[in-house]
Amino acid sequence: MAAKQNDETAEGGTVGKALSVLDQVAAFGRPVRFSELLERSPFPKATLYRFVQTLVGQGMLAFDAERNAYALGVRLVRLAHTAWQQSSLAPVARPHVDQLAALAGETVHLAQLDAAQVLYVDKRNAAQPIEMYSSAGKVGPAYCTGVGKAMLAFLPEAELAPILAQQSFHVFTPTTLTSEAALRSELRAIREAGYAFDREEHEPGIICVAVPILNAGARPLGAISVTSSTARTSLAALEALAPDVQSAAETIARDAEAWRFPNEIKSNERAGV
Amino acid sequence: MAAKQNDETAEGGTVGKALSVLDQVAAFGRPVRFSELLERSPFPKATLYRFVQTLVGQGMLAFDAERNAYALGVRLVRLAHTAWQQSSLAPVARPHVDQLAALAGETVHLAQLDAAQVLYVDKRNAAQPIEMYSSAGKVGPAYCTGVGKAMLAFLPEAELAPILAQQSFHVFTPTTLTSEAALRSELRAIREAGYAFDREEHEPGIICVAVPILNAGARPLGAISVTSSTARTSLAALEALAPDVQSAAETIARDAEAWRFPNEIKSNERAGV
DNA sequence: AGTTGAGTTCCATTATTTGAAACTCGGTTT
DNA sequence: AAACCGAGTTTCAAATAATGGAACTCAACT
Repeated sequence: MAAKQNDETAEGGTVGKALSVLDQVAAFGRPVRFSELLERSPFPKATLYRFVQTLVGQGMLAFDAERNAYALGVRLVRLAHTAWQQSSLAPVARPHVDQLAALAGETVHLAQLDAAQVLYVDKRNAAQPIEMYSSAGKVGPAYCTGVGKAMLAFLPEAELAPILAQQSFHVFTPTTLTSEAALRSELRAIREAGYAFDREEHEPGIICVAVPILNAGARPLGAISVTSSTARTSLAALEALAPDVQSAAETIARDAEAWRFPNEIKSNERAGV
Repeated sequence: MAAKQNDETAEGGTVGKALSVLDQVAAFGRPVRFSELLERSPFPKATLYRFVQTLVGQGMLAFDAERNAYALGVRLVRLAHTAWQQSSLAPVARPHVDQLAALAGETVHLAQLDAAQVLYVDKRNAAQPIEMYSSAGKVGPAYCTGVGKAMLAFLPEAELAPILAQQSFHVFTPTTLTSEAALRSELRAIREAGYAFDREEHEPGIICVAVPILNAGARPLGAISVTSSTARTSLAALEALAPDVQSAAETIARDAEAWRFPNEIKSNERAGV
């Protein structure tokens, strides 16, 4: 129950600074030269240099000698494989995601909340062979996506408030919600209905129904959605799928609970309230 | 061309030590208690504690309060998404992997070398909807897999030697190569033929043909393979597919080269001034 | 030969990390 | 009820690692 709040999310520690370099490299999205990194870095040359050396030595960055540029290292891919398996719903949810995709004949997304953003952890496109890693790992805004709103709607106020404060409310389309107040009233409606829509709020022409995946304590673990386009279908037609999405979400939640205990703290269960 | 060799792969730096904790958590493959970590850790309690705190603060580890256990954090999934895109062949290779899978009607693997191991970065199963993340990120031994041997065969001696020294030569099946000498002679044959077989060397009943993906300088960037089982086909039948695998590998190599330059150091007129 | 700039190393200073020990806080034992 | 226990947390002086200004290397240009 430690009420411990480590605010210094990135300060003070050498480790944090080094990791921030990783983010920087990631931000470029391509192999990057030392000097390019240096320009945008708060660190002096020698310091940045040592960080980069360390990270390369650690396999977190890869140095391409031909181009002499740095890219994210494969150790990350390896770690992420484990991370994805152990701290995401995806492995548990897969069969249900498959089933829902087949049933709906539309794209299905599985997402979780990462800080104030939506992190897509799986995706299934009924039509064509998948394209997974390309979307697993992607992040999106929470305030204007179906899955994002579905999760926010079921978050306790104490956690919701700081997250809402971090939303950009950038206007992507005419229907994007542009204020915390508007979003809050939308969340109320979602809580009531049990499912959320994306009414072309993020991308024009793209609509979806999303349902939160709630654990036994009604805490949102993630969300699942069926996405389509206005060209192919309507919100009303998607709404008809809501019960299917909900039943998928419930099954996933059940499986997720079941999954937690087998390979778990086998020793005594503390009184745990 | 810095001849710099940072041998101290994990020593001395705080960053390295902290990252080693990440690996430890990953090794458990499940959420882990502080005390479990401590038992197997070379660090004293207070030190480990601070590492874990730092990593949680950084989003590299996630703390599950209910279970009070630590798991790998989602920041890794995010970073890995970028890593996969920017430092793996997978995005470039995808269409060709698809095509080869369809043509062969068998499972296709795309792998790269990560230190002395094989890292699978993509997989396509012609028959049924894929199961990708489950394999992207997986690692395997280099000395007894088709893709591994295909890559090793085209590595310059200077790089090959240290890698061979790190192979375990663990005996998985009766056909597993069990010595560096045996492997070296196999590699010679592969270099000559241009493709490698896996003759049930890693798993009984599993066979494959693999071809390295070579860049302009004949350096192996990765390898691609068609895998099947002895129940379904034979090595001879797989060998017949070798030309197709080779042409896929060549196309991928060509695309990879082309890909490198577009979104690259566009300001190479820096000298021009 | 001379200049430039990316990349690398040096090293005295400074700040962080270290870890033994003490403490906290539920729960358990006597 | 008091004492105990052990997982988890905090403290603080000593030890260690990080810092960054400046000097250096080396190749490509002028």
